[in-house]
Amino acid sequence: MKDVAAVAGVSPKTVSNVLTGAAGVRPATRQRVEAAIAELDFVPNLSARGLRSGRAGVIGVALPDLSTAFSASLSQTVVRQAHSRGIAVQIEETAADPRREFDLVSRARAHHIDGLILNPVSLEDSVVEHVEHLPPVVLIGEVEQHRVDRVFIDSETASYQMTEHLISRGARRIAVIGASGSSRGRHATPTLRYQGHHAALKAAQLSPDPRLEVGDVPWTMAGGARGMQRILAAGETFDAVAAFTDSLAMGALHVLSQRGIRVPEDVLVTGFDDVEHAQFTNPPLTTISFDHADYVTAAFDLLSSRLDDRSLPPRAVCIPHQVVTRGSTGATPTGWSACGCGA
Amino acid sequence: MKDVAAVAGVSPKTVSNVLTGAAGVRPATRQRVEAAIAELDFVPNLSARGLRSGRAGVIGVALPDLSTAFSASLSQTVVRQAHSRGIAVQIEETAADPRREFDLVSRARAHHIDGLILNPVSLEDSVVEHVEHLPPVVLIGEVEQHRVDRVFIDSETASYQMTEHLISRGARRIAVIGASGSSRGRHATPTLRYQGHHAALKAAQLSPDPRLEVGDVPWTMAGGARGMQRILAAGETFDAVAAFTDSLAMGALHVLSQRGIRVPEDVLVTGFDDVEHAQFTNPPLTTISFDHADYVTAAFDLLSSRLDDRSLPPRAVCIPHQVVTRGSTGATPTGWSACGCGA
DNA sequence: AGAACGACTTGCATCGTTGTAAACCCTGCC
DNA sequence: GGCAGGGTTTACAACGATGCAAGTCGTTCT
Repeated sequence: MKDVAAVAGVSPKTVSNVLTGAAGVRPATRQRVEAAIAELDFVPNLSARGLRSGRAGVIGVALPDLSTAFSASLSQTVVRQAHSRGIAVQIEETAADPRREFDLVSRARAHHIDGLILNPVSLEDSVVEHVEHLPPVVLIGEVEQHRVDRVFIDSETASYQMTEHLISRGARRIAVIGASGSSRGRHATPTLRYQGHHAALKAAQLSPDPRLEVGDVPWTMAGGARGMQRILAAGETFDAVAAFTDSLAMGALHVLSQRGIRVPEDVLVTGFDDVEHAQFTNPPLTTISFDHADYVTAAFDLLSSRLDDRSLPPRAVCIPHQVVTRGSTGATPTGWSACGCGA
Repeated sequence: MKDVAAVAGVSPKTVSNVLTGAAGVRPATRQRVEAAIAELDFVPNLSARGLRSGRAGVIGVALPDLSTAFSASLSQTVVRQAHSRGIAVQIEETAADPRREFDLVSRARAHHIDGLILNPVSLEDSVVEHVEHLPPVVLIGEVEQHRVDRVFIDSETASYQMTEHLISRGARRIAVIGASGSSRGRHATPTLRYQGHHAALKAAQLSPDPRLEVGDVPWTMAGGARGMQRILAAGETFDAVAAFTDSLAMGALHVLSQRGIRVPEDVLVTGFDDVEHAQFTNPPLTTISFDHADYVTAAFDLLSSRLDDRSLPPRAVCIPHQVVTRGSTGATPTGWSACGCGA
C-alpha cells in the first residue's frame, strides 16, 4: 500500500480511503490512486485488515455430512448469499460429532470466522447454555434451544401431515426409517418427526408398530437401503415407508425396486426435504418441501444483524413447508400449508 | 496474549512459543502458560498470525456448481483432508463464469487464501498463461494447460471404453448428452469425452449421428432430462444413451422411465463420475468410476508441496479410472483399467 | 484583506503475533 | 570462586491497514 501511495503521490491513508470507499477523496486523487493500484496490481492484505478491523469478512457453515444432497443445496445457497454480500464462506463438517459442534460454537474466533451457521445434530441444550461468550451463531434445523438465533421448519407438523397423507392414500402399516432409535430423545429432529408421525397415527386410530421402525442408521442413501433391508428381512408386512430424509427414501426406493416391489402400487414411499433429486427418482418422490433459499436467507439475515448488534435478543424463524405429492404416493400435488408453529 | 503472559508471569513471546510448539520451553513454564491459557479461555488471533506469518492457513476450493452430487463429494473430501492437516477451507462457486475463475486464479490473496483447488470449466489456456504471479493453484479436471499443477482422469480413454462397452452390449445408435454443442472445442472436458466416444464408434465402424447428440444443456439432472426430452421429441430412434456426467444420466433415466421406456431392456444408459447416487438409481447406473478421495488427495498433495516450494515445476497427475457396469447396461462388473494417459 | 470555514490529506499509533538477537540464568568445570 | 557454555526467556521491531486528531489548502463571508 505504501508503494501504491508512492506511485500515486499520496499517503498510504489516502489509498486506504480510496479502497474502503470512504467519503472525502477528490475525484482527481481517486483516479490517480486507482491508476496506481492497477499499475502495481495491488491487492489489499486481508489479514492486516482483519487484524485492524476485528472482522475477518468470513463466516463459517458447518454441516453434519457434506456429501448429502441437502448439504450441497444448503452450502450452495449460503455461498451465493455470501458472495452477493461480499463475504467469504468457510465450510466445515461436524460428522455429527458433538465435540466438533461445541468447538465451533465456542471458539469461532479460532477458526478465523466472524460468525457461524451451524446445522447441529447432537448439540445439546446444556452445551450452548454454558458457553459464556457465544460468537454470532445461527442454528439451522430443529434444536431445543433458546439462547441463540435459529431457523427451522416445523418438522412435527410436517411429519404429521405426511403420515396423514399416507393414511389418506390407504396406508395402514407404515414403516419408518430414520427415527434415530438408540439415541431417540437426544436428537431433536428425528424426535420431532417421529412425534408428528405418531400423532397422526393416533388421530387415525392406528397404532405404531416398533417392528416397522428403524432408527439406528445414518441419514444417507446407504442408511436408507440398510434400513429397508432390515425391515424386509424381518418379514414384516407394510404398505408404506415414511423416510425421515430424502436420502433415506432414495435408499429405500432402491432396495424396493431391486426386490421387485412396486412403488406406488405395492408400497408408498415418502421423503423429507425435497432435494433436487427427489424430482428425478423413479417414481418421483413425495416429500416435505420448503424453500432452501428462504431458509438460508433467513439464517443469513439473522447472522448479519447479529454481527452488527450482538445485544439483540435470540430470535427464531420458522420457514413454511409443504407436502409435495408425487408419484411415489401415486397422488396429485397439494398446495402450500401454513407454517404450523405459530411463529 | 499479553494477559496470558501476565497471568503466567512470563513474556508474550513465551506464550507464543508454547502455542506454536516451539522447542525450548521448560516443562514447568509450559504448564504455567497452559494453565493461564485455559483460565482466560484465550484464543489466538488468526488475523494477526496470518499477518505476521504471511500464511492464512486457509485454502480455497472453487467448483462450478455446488449443488451437484459430484461437487458435494469433492468438497467433502477436501474438507476432510484439510481438517486432518489443520487447514481451513473456503468454498466458492464459479458458476462456470470465466471471469470468476480468472479472478480466483489471479487474486488468491484478495480472497484470504494461501492456495486454491479449482475445477475450471472455461478457463482458457491463454488466461493462465498471461497471469504473472500465479498463486499456488491446482486445477482439477481436464484442462489444456501446462503452467500449473493439475489432477485429472483420462476422460478420452474412459469415454472410449464406455462407448466400447455400450457397443459390446449391442448398442448401435447411441445418443449423447452433454457434448457441449455450441461451445464444443472451448471446454476441454466435453470435448475429450466426445472424442473418445467418437473414436470408439469409428473403431466399431459405426458413424455418429448429430441428431442424437445434445450438447447445449447444463450438466445437471434437469439438463439431462431436457436433453433426453429433446432427443425423444425429435423422434429419433436409439438404443443407448451415453451421458457425460452421472447427473445428466439421472435426468435421462427419469425421462425414459416417465415415458415408459425400459432400461436396460429398451435402452442402455451410462453416466460418468460414479457419484454415490449412481448406485441407488433404478436401475443402478453403469458409469466411469474413480476414487474421489485419491483424486482430492493428489490435488491436496500438489497444493501443499507447492505452498512449501513455489519454484517446483508444474506437475500433472492422472488418476486411474474404471468402467463400472451396473444394471443400466444390464451387464456384470469389469475390473480396474490402467490409466491410459501414459502419466 | 483577514478570518473563519469546510474539504481534503497526512502522521502517528495501534491491532496481536512472531522472528531476531540479545539478555538471562543455571550448571559444570578449572 | 569465577567463567565458559548451554538452555530459556526476554525486548524490540515488524507484518499491512486504518481510526484518530492534527494538519494543509482553497473558499467564502464580512
